[in-house]
Amino acid sequence: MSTGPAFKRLPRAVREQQMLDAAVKVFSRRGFHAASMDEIAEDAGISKPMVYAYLGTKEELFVACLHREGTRMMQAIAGAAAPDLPADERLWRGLRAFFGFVGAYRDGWAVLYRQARGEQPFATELATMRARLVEVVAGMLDHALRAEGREVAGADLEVVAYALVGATESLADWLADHPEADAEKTATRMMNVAWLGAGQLLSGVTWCPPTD
Amino acid sequence: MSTGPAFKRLPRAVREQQMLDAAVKVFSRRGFHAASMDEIAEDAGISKPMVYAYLGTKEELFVACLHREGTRMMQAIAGAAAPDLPADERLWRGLRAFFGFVGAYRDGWAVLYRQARGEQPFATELATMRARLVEVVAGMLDHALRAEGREVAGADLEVVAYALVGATESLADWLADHPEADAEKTATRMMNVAWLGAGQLLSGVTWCPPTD
DNA sequence: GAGCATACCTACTCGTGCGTAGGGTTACGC
DNA sequence: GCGTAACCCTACGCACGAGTAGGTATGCTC
Repeated sequence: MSTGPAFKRLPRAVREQQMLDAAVKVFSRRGFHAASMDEIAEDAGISKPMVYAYLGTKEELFVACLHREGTRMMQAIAGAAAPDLPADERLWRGLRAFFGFVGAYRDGWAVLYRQARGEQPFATELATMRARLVEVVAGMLDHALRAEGREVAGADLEVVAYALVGATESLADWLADHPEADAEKTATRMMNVAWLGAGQLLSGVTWCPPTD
Repeated sequence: MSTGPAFKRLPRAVREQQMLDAAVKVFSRRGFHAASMDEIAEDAGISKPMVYAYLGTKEELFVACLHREGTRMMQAIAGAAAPDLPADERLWRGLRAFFGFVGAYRDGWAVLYRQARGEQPFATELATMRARLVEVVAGMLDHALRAEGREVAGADLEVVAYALVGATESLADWLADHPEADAEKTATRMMNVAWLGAGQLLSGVTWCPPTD
Protein backbone atom coordinates (compact mmCIF):
# COMPACT_ATOMS: atom_id res chain seq x y z
CA MET A 1 0.00 0.00 0.00
CA SER A 2 3.04 2.25 0.27
CA THR A 3 3.31 4.65 -2.64
CA GLY A 4 7.06 4.18 -2.76
CA PRO A 5 9.61 7.01 -2.60
CA ALA A 6 8.15 10.27 -3.77
CA PHE A 7 11.47 11.27 -5.35
CA LYS A 8 13.99 9.18 -7.14
CA ARG A 9 17.46 8.34 -5.92
CA LEU A 10 19.90 9.90 -8.30
CA PRO A 11 23.64 9.51 -8.82
CA ARG A 12 25.87 12.06 -7.18
CA ALA A 13 26.97 13.87 -10.33
CA VAL A 14 23.38 14.63 -11.31
CA ARG A 15 22.35 15.85 -7.88
CA GLU A 16 25.43 18.07 -7.67
CA GLN A 17 24.41 19.82 -10.86
CA GLN A 18 20.84 20.25 -9.59
CA MET A 19 22.20 21.73 -6.39
CA LEU A 20 24.44 24.11 -8.28
CA ASP A 21 21.52 25.16 -10.46
CA ALA A 22 19.43 25.87 -7.39
CA ALA A 23 22.30 27.64 -5.65
CA VAL A 24 22.95 29.94 -8.59
CA LYS A 25 19.27 30.76 -8.76
CA VAL A 26 18.87 31.50 -5.06
CA PHE A 27 22.18 33.31 -4.63
CA SER A 28 21.32 35.51 -7.58
CA ARG A 29 17.86 36.31 -6.26
CA ARG A 30 18.75 36.91 -2.64
CA GLY A 31 22.45 37.68 -2.53
CA PHE A 32 25.05 35.59 -0.75
CA HIS A 33 24.18 36.41 2.85
CA ALA A 34 20.43 36.62 2.49
CA ALA A 35 20.32 33.25 0.73
CA SER A 36 19.69 30.37 3.09
CA MET A 37 20.99 26.87 2.69
CA ASP A 38 17.48 25.62 3.50
CA GLU A 39 16.01 27.48 0.54
CA ILE A 40 18.73 26.22 -1.77
CA ALA A 41 18.17 22.66 -0.59
CA GLU A 42 14.42 22.95 -1.00
CA ASP A 43 14.77 24.47 -4.44
CA ALA A 44 17.01 21.59 -5.45
CA GLY A 45 14.36 19.18 -4.21
CA ILE A 46 16.68 17.73 -1.62
CA SER A 47 17.39 18.11 2.10
CA LYS A 48 20.08 20.31 3.57
CA PRO A 49 22.57 17.70 4.81
CA MET A 50 22.92 16.43 1.26
CA VAL A 51 24.16 19.83 0.17
CA TYR A 52 26.76 19.81 2.93
CA ALA A 53 27.74 16.25 2.07
CA TYR A 54 28.31 17.02 -1.60
CA LEU A 55 29.34 20.64 -1.89
CA GLY A 56 30.54 21.58 1.59
CA THR A 57 29.91 24.81 3.46
CA LYS A 58 28.02 27.81 2.17
CA GLU A 59 31.21 29.59 1.11
CA GLU A 60 32.49 26.53 -0.70
CA LEU A 61 29.15 26.17 -2.41
CA PHE A 62 29.28 29.75 -3.62
CA VAL A 63 32.82 29.31 -4.88
CA ALA A 64 31.66 26.21 -6.74
CA CYS A 65 28.92 28.29 -8.40
CA LEU A 66 31.38 31.01 -9.27
CA HIS A 67 33.73 28.45 -10.70
CA ARG A 68 31.19 26.69 -12.86
CA GLU A 69 29.72 29.88 -14.29
CA GLY A 70 33.16 31.38 -14.79
CA THR A 71 34.39 28.35 -16.64
CA ARG A 72 31.30 28.34 -18.84
CA MET A 73 31.87 31.96 -19.72
CA MET A 74 35.55 31.58 -20.45
CA GLN A 75 34.82 28.60 -22.67
CA ALA A 76 32.18 30.57 -24.52
CA ILE A 77 34.69 33.31 -25.26
CA ALA A 78 37.77 31.16 -25.73
CA GLY A 79 36.89 29.73 -29.13
CA ALA A 80 35.91 33.11 -30.55
CA ALA A 81 39.22 34.95 -30.21
CA ALA A 82 41.57 33.31 -32.69
CA PRO A 83 44.85 35.26 -32.31
CA ASP A 84 45.62 35.41 -36.02
CA LEU A 85 42.60 37.51 -36.90
CA PRO A 86 42.76 41.30 -37.20
CA ALA A 87 42.08 43.19 -33.97
CA ASP A 88 38.60 44.46 -34.84
CA GLU A 89 37.50 41.02 -35.93
CA ARG A 90 38.78 39.51 -32.69
CA LEU A 91 37.10 42.15 -30.58
CA TRP A 92 33.83 41.68 -32.40
CA ARG A 93 33.83 37.93 -32.02
CA GLY A 94 34.78 38.17 -28.38
CA LEU A 95 32.00 40.62 -27.64
CA ARG A 96 29.46 38.59 -29.54
CA ALA A 97 30.38 35.44 -27.66
CA PHE A 98 30.31 37.29 -24.37
CA PHE A 99 26.89 38.87 -24.83
CA GLY A 100 25.61 35.63 -26.24
CA PHE A 101 26.64 33.93 -23.03
CA VAL A 102 25.09 36.57 -20.83
CA GLY A 103 21.90 36.47 -22.86
CA ALA A 104 21.65 32.72 -22.42
CA TYR A 105 22.46 32.67 -18.70
CA ARG A 106 20.99 36.03 -17.72
CA ASP A 107 19.81 34.86 -14.37
CA GLY A 108 22.99 33.07 -13.47
CA TRP A 109 25.73 35.28 -14.75
CA ALA A 110 24.91 38.85 -14.07
CA VAL A 111 23.70 38.47 -10.58
CA LEU A 112 26.42 36.08 -9.54
CA TYR A 113 28.89 38.73 -10.61
CA ARG A 114 26.94 41.48 -8.96
CA GLN A 115 27.09 39.42 -5.78
CA ALA A 116 30.74 38.43 -5.92
CA ARG A 117 31.82 42.06 -6.25
CA GLY A 118 30.90 43.04 -2.75
CA GLU A 119 31.96 40.12 -0.57
CA GLN A 120 35.64 40.09 0.30
CA PRO A 121 36.29 36.34 0.04
CA PHE A 122 35.02 36.21 -3.53
CA ALA A 123 36.00 39.63 -4.77
CA THR A 124 39.58 38.45 -5.26
CA GLU A 125 38.41 35.37 -7.16
CA LEU A 126 36.41 37.62 -9.45
CA ALA A 127 39.20 40.16 -9.75
CA THR A 128 41.46 37.41 -11.02
CA MET A 129 39.04 36.50 -13.76
CA ARG A 130 38.55 40.10 -14.75
CA ALA A 131 42.31 40.60 -14.76
CA ARG A 132 42.60 37.79 -17.27
CA LEU A 133 40.05 39.49 -19.51
CA VAL A 134 41.77 42.86 -19.18
CA GLU A 135 45.06 41.24 -20.05
CA VAL A 136 43.59 39.66 -23.17
CA VAL A 137 42.09 42.95 -24.33
CA ALA A 138 45.25 44.90 -23.54
CA GLY A 139 47.31 42.30 -25.38
CA MET A 140 45.05 42.65 -28.38
CA LEU A 141 45.42 46.41 -28.44
CA ASP A 142 49.15 46.11 -28.00
CA HIS A 143 49.36 43.63 -30.84
CA ALA A 144 47.44 45.96 -33.14
CA LEU A 145 49.70 48.84 -32.18
CA ARG A 146 52.90 46.97 -32.82
CA ALA A 147 51.56 45.93 -36.19
CA GLU A 148 51.53 49.61 -37.03
CA GLY A 149 55.01 50.02 -35.66
CA ARG A 150 54.00 52.15 -32.69
CA GLU A 151 54.18 51.59 -29.00
CA VAL A 152 52.36 52.72 -25.89
CA ALA A 153 53.21 52.39 -22.22
CA GLY A 154 51.80 49.16 -20.81
CA ALA A 155 50.07 50.90 -17.93
CA ASP A 156 48.12 53.17 -20.29
CA LEU A 157 46.95 50.26 -22.36
CA GLU A 158 45.85 48.42 -19.28
CA VAL A 159 43.72 51.31 -18.10
CA VAL A 160 42.09 51.63 -21.50
CA ALA A 161 41.45 47.90 -21.51
CA TYR A 162 40.02 48.20 -18.02
CA ALA A 163 37.59 50.87 -19.18
CA LEU A 164 36.48 48.73 -22.11
CA VAL A 165 35.91 45.70 -19.93
CA GLY A 166 33.99 47.86 -17.47
CA ALA A 167 31.77 49.26 -20.20
CA THR A 168 31.11 45.75 -21.44
CA GLU A 169 30.19 44.45 -18.01
CA SER A 170 27.93 47.41 -17.57
CA LEU A 171 26.07 46.65 -20.76
CA ALA A 172 25.92 43.01 -19.70
CA ASP A 173 24.14 44.12 -16.55
CA TRP A 174 21.81 46.16 -18.68
CA LEU A 175 21.15 43.17 -20.88
CA ALA A 176 20.49 40.96 -17.88
CA ASP A 177 17.91 43.43 -16.64
CA HIS A 178 16.15 43.78 -20.00
CA PRO A 179 14.80 40.39 -21.00
CA GLU A 180 13.34 41.80 -24.18
CA ALA A 181 16.69 43.13 -25.39
CA ASP A 182 18.67 41.38 -28.09
CA ALA A 183 22.15 40.12 -27.27
CA GLU A 184 23.47 40.54 -30.81
CA LYS A 185 22.28 44.12 -31.02
CA THR A 186 23.80 44.94 -27.66
CA ALA A 187 27.10 43.51 -28.83
CA THR A 188 26.95 45.74 -31.90
CA ARG A 189 26.33 48.78 -29.75
CA MET A 190 29.24 47.92 -27.54
CA MET A 191 31.43 47.35 -30.56
CA ASN A 192 30.58 50.81 -31.81
CA VAL A 193 31.66 52.46 -28.61
CA ALA A 194 34.68 50.26 -28.05
CA TRP A 195 36.08 50.06 -31.52
CA LEU A 196 35.50 53.53 -32.80
CA GLY A 197 37.10 54.75 -29.59
CA ALA A 198 39.91 52.22 -29.66
CA GLY A 199 40.29 52.71 -33.39
CA GLN A 200 40.98 56.41 -32.93
CA LEU A 201 43.50 55.67 -30.23
CA LEU A 202 45.15 53.07 -32.40
CA SER A 203 45.53 55.60 -35.20
CA GLY A 204 47.48 57.81 -32.87
CA VAL A 205 44.76 60.35 -32.16
CA THR A 206 44.92 61.53 -28.59
CA TRP A 207 42.79 63.89 -26.61
CA CYS A 208 44.52 66.43 -24.37
CA PRO A 209 43.01 68.38 -21.50
CA PRO A 210 42.48 72.07 -22.42
CA THR A 211 45.03 74.45 -20.90
CA ASP A 212 42.88 77.09 -19.33
CA MET B 1 37.87 61.67 42.84
CA SER B 2 35.66 60.94 39.84
CA THR B 3 37.45 61.63 36.57
CA GLY B 4 34.29 63.00 35.02
CA PRO B 5 32.78 61.68 31.81
CA ALA B 6 35.34 60.04 29.57
CA PHE B 7 33.53 61.29 26.47
CA LYS B 8 31.76 64.52 25.88
CA ARG B 9 28.09 64.95 25.35
CA LEU B 10 27.59 66.22 21.86
CA PRO B 11 24.61 67.69 20.01
CA ARG B 12 22.62 65.38 17.83
CA ALA B 13 23.71 66.77 14.48
CA VAL B 14 27.38 66.18 15.25
CA ARG B 15 26.84 62.66 16.54
CA GLU B 16 24.78 61.77 13.50
CA GLN B 17 27.64 62.74 11.21
CA GLN B 18 30.11 60.74 13.30
CA MET B 19 27.81 57.75 13.09
CA LEU B 20 27.47 58.11 9.34
CA ASP B 21 31.24 58.37 9.00
CA ALA B 22 31.68 55.21 11.02
CA ALA B 23 28.90 53.43 9.14
CA VAL B 24 30.36 54.27 5.75
CA LYS B 25 33.73 53.01 6.90
CA VAL B 26 32.47 49.75 8.36
CA PHE B 27 29.96 49.01 5.60
CA SER B 28 32.66 49.55 3.03
CA ARG B 29 35.13 47.29 4.79
CA ARG B 30 32.80 44.45 5.65
CA GLY B 31 29.85 44.73 3.32
CA PHE B 32 26.28 45.34 4.39
CA HIS B 33 25.47 42.00 5.97
CA ALA B 34 28.85 41.27 7.52
CA ALA B 35 28.94 44.70 9.14
CA SER B 36 27.58 44.68 12.67
CA MET B 37 25.76 47.53 14.35
CA ASP B 38 27.98 46.96 17.37
CA GLU B 39 31.11 47.60 15.35
CA ILE B 40 29.64 50.71 13.80
CA ALA B 41 28.63 52.02 17.21
CA GLU B 42 32.03 51.25 18.67
CA ASP B 43 33.79 52.88 15.75
CA ALA B 44 31.66 55.99 16.21
CA GLY B 45 32.65 56.06 19.87
CA ILE B 46 29.07 55.60 21.00
CA SER B 47 26.79 52.81 22.16
CA LYS B 48 24.39 50.92 19.95
CA PRO B 49 21.03 52.24 21.19
CA MET B 50 22.16 55.72 20.21
CA VAL B 51 22.50 54.62 16.63
CA TYR B 52 19.00 53.20 16.67
CA ALA B 53 17.68 56.33 18.35
CA TYR B 54 19.16 58.63 15.73
CA LEU B 55 19.38 56.76 12.46
CA GLY B 56 16.95 53.87 12.87
CA THR B 57 17.42 50.27 11.76
CA LYS B 58 20.38 48.85 9.90
CA GLU B 59 18.67 49.22 6.54
CA GLU B 60 17.69 52.78 7.25
CA LEU B 61 21.22 53.52 8.35
CA PHE B 62 22.60 52.14 5.12
CA VAL B 63 20.14 54.14 3.08
CA ALA B 64 21.22 57.24 4.99
CA CYS B 65 24.85 56.51 4.06
CA LEU B 66 23.90 55.95 0.45
CA HIS B 67 21.97 59.17 0.46
CA ARG B 68 24.70 61.32 1.95
CA GLU B 69 27.43 60.00 -0.32
CA GLY B 70 25.18 60.17 -3.33
CA THR B 71 24.26 63.76 -2.64
CA ARG B 72 27.91 64.68 -2.15
CA MET B 73 28.78 63.12 -5.47
CA MET B 74 25.96 64.77 -7.35
CA GLN B 75 26.89 68.13 -5.89
CA ALA B 76 30.50 67.63 -6.90
CA ILE B 77 29.44 67.00 -10.47
CA ALA B 78 26.56 69.45 -10.64
CA GLY B 79 28.59 72.64 -10.75
CA ALA B 80 30.95 71.33 -13.40
CA ALA B 81 28.49 70.69 -16.20
CA ALA B 82 27.33 74.12 -17.33
CA PRO B 83 24.88 73.37 -20.13
CA ASP B 84 26.07 76.17 -22.43
CA LEU B 85 29.56 74.73 -22.92
CA PRO B 86 30.45 72.55 -25.90
CA ALA B 87 29.93 68.85 -25.37
CA ASP B 88 33.56 67.83 -25.03
CA GLU B 89 34.20 70.55 -22.50
CA ARG B 90 31.17 69.48 -20.47
CA LEU B 91 32.19 65.85 -20.57
CA TRP B 92 35.70 66.68 -19.51
CA ARG B 93 34.60 68.80 -16.59
CA GLY B 94 32.10 66.22 -15.48
CA LEU B 95 34.67 63.45 -15.57
CA ARG B 96 37.24 65.54 -13.75
CA ALA B 97 34.79 66.38 -11.00
CA PHE B 98 33.68 62.79 -10.74
CA PHE B 99 37.15 61.30 -10.45
CA GLY B 100 38.14 64.10 -8.13
CA PHE B 101 35.29 63.10 -5.87
CA VAL B 102 36.16 59.43 -5.97
CA GLY B 103 39.79 60.20 -5.30
CA ALA B 104 38.88 62.24 -2.25
CA TYR B 105 36.36 59.74 -0.83
CA ARG B 106 37.96 56.54 -2.09
CA ASP B 107 37.07 54.55 0.96
CA GLY B 108 33.50 55.76 1.14
CA TRP B 109 32.39 55.93 -2.42
CA ALA B 110 33.61 52.94 -4.30
CA VAL B 111 32.82 50.37 -1.73
CA LEU B 112 29.46 51.78 -0.84
CA TYR B 113 28.56 51.43 -4.49
CA ARG B 114 30.07 48.00 -4.72
CA GLN B 115 27.90 47.03 -1.78
CA ALA B 116 24.67 48.62 -2.94
CA ARG B 117 24.85 46.78 -6.27
CA GLY B 118 24.15 43.37 -4.80
CA GLU B 119 21.45 43.90 -2.20
CA GLN B 120 17.93 44.16 -3.59
CA PRO B 121 16.59 46.90 -1.30
CA PHE B 122 19.38 49.29 -2.30
CA ALA B 123 19.99 48.23 -5.86
CA THR B 124 16.93 50.18 -6.97
CA GLU B 125 18.07 53.27 -5.09
CA LEU B 126 21.42 53.06 -6.84
CA ALA B 127 19.83 52.32 -10.18
CA THR B 128 17.87 55.54 -9.87
CA MET B 129 21.02 57.57 -9.33
CA ARG B 130 22.75 55.89 -12.20
CA ALA B 131 19.73 56.48 -14.38
CA ARG B 132 20.03 60.19 -13.66
CA LEU B 133 23.66 60.15 -14.76
CA VAL B 134 22.87 58.16 -17.88
CA GLU B 135 20.15 60.62 -18.70
CA VAL B 136 22.52 63.55 -18.33
CA VAL B 137 25.15 61.94 -20.56
CA ALA B 138 22.57 60.88 -23.13
CA GLY B 139 21.14 64.39 -23.10
CA MET B 140 24.58 65.81 -23.71
CA LEU B 141 25.19 63.53 -26.68
CA ASP B 142 21.76 64.30 -28.05
CA HIS B 143 22.39 68.02 -27.71
CA ALA B 144 25.68 67.74 -29.58
CA LEU B 145 24.01 65.72 -32.31
CA ARG B 146 21.18 68.17 -32.83
CA ALA B 147 23.74 70.98 -33.03
CA GLU B 148 25.06 69.21 -36.11
CA GLY B 149 21.55 68.77 -37.45
CA ARG B 150 21.48 64.99 -37.05
CA GLU B 151 19.36 62.71 -35.02
CA VAL B 152 19.67 59.27 -33.47
CA ALA B 153 17.09 57.01 -31.89
CA GLY B 154 16.78 57.73 -28.17
CA ALA B 155 17.24 54.10 -27.16
CA ASP B 156 20.56 53.90 -29.00
CA LEU B 157 21.86 57.00 -27.29
CA GLU B 158 20.83 55.67 -23.94
CA VAL B 159 22.74 52.44 -24.43
CA VAL B 160 25.85 54.32 -25.51
CA ALA B 161 25.51 56.56 -22.47
CA TYR B 162 25.08 53.50 -20.33
CA ALA B 163 28.31 52.05 -21.65
CA LEU B 164 30.17 55.29 -20.97
CA VAL B 165 28.85 55.49 -17.43
CA GLY B 166 29.79 51.86 -16.89
CA ALA B 167 33.31 52.42 -18.14
CA THR B 168 33.63 55.41 -15.86
CA GLU B 169 32.41 53.52 -12.81
CA SER B 170 34.81 50.75 -13.67
CA LEU B 171 37.76 53.14 -13.73
CA ALA B 172 36.49 54.65 -10.50
CA ASP B 173 36.72 51.21 -8.92
CA TRP B 174 40.20 50.92 -10.30
CA LEU B 175 41.11 54.30 -8.87
CA ALA B 176 39.68 53.35 -5.48
CA ASP B 177 41.85 50.24 -5.46
CA HIS B 178 45.04 52.08 -6.47
CA PRO B 179 45.82 54.67 -3.81
CA GLU B 180 48.95 55.74 -5.65
CA ALA B 181 47.05 56.56 -8.83
CA ASP B 182 46.26 60.11 -9.83
CA ALA B 183 42.63 61.15 -10.21
CA GLU B 184 43.35 63.78 -12.86
CA LYS B 185 45.32 61.36 -14.99
CA THR B 186 42.60 58.74 -14.70
CA ALA B 187 40.05 61.31 -15.83
CA THR B 188 42.22 62.08 -18.87
CA ARG B 189 42.41 58.40 -19.75
CA MET B 190 38.68 58.05 -19.47
CA MET B 191 38.17 61.15 -21.59
CA ASN B 192 40.33 59.63 -24.28
CA VAL B 193 38.28 56.49 -24.46
CA ALA B 194 34.93 58.21 -24.07
CA TRP B 195 35.38 61.21 -26.29
CA LEU B 196 37.33 59.77 -29.14
CA GLY B 197 34.73 57.02 -29.25
CA ALA B 198 31.80 59.36 -28.81
CA GLY B 199 33.43 61.86 -31.16
CA GLN B 200 33.51 59.33 -33.96
CA LEU B 201 29.90 58.43 -33.35
CA LEU B 202 28.95 62.09 -33.32
CA SER B 203 30.63 62.59 -36.69
CA GLY B 204 28.36 59.93 -38.12
CA VAL B 205 30.92 57.14 -38.32
CA THR B 206 29.32 53.81 -37.52
CA TRP B 207 30.70 50.36 -37.26
CA CYS B 208 28.78 47.52 -38.88
CA PRO B 209 29.10 43.82 -38.19
CA PRO B 210 30.87 41.98 -41.04
CA THR B 211 28.58 39.93 -43.25
CA ASP B 212 30.25 36.53 -43.31
C1' DG C 1 19.94 -13.13 -0.30
C1' DA C 2 23.78 -11.34 2.77
C1' DG C 3 26.77 -7.52 3.01
C1' DC C 4 27.99 -3.01 2.03
C1' DA C 5 28.24 1.39 0.14
C1' DT C 6 25.67 5.16 -1.24
C1' DA C 7 21.70 8.13 -1.31
C1' DC C 8 18.76 10.35 1.74
C1' DC C 9 16.06 12.14 5.86
C1' DT C 10 14.26 14.34 10.47
C1' DA C 11 15.43 16.82 14.13
C1' DC C 12 18.38 18.90 16.68
C1' DT C 13 22.59 22.49 18.73
C1' DC C 14 24.50 26.72 19.04
C1' DG C 15 26.55 31.04 17.77
C1' DT C 16 25.71 35.49 16.14
C1' DG C 17 23.74 39.89 15.85
C1' DC C 18 19.50 42.83 15.41
C1' DG C 19 16.72 45.49 18.08
C1' DT C 20 14.96 47.07 22.94
C1' DA C 21 13.85 47.73 27.93
C1' DG C 22 14.77 50.39 31.52
C1' DG C 23 17.59 53.38 33.93
C1' DG C 24 21.50 57.04 34.83
C1' DT C 25 23.61 61.71 34.05
C1' DT C 26 24.44 66.30 32.26
C1' DA C 27 22.85 70.80 30.50
C1' DC C 28 19.54 74.37 30.16
C1' DG C 29 15.48 77.33 31.02
C1' DC C 30 13.16 79.92 34.71
C1' DG D 1 18.17 75.42 42.76
C1' DC D 2 14.81 72.66 40.46
C1' DG D 3 12.23 70.45 36.76
C1' DT D 4 12.61 68.74 32.35
C1' DA D 5 14.43 67.29 28.24
C1' DA D 6 18.13 65.67 25.80
C1' DC D 7 22.08 62.61 25.81
C1' DC D 8 23.92 58.18 26.87
C1' DC D 9 24.63 53.58 29.04
C1' DT D 10 24.52 48.25 30.46
C1' DA D 11 22.29 44.35 29.74
C1' DC D 12 19.10 41.55 27.80
C1' DG D 13 15.33 38.81 24.50
C1' DC D 14 14.77 36.62 20.54
C1' DA D 15 14.83 34.96 15.82
C1' DC D 16 17.21 33.10 12.25
C1' DG D 17 20.20 30.21 9.95
C1' DA D 18 24.76 27.49 9.54
C1' DG D 19 26.22 23.16 10.35
C1' DT D 20 25.66 18.16 12.57
C1' DA D 21 24.16 13.77 14.84
C1' DG D 22 22.29 9.69 14.13
C1' DG D 23 19.33 6.80 11.68
C1' DT D 24 16.64 4.70 7.37
C1' DA D 25 16.04 2.89 2.83
C1' DT D 26 17.73 1.42 -1.68
C1' DG D 27 20.46 -0.49 -5.10
C1' DC D 28 24.77 -3.26 -6.37
C1' DT D 29 28.07 -6.97 -5.89
C1' DC D 30 29.12 -11.78 -5.28
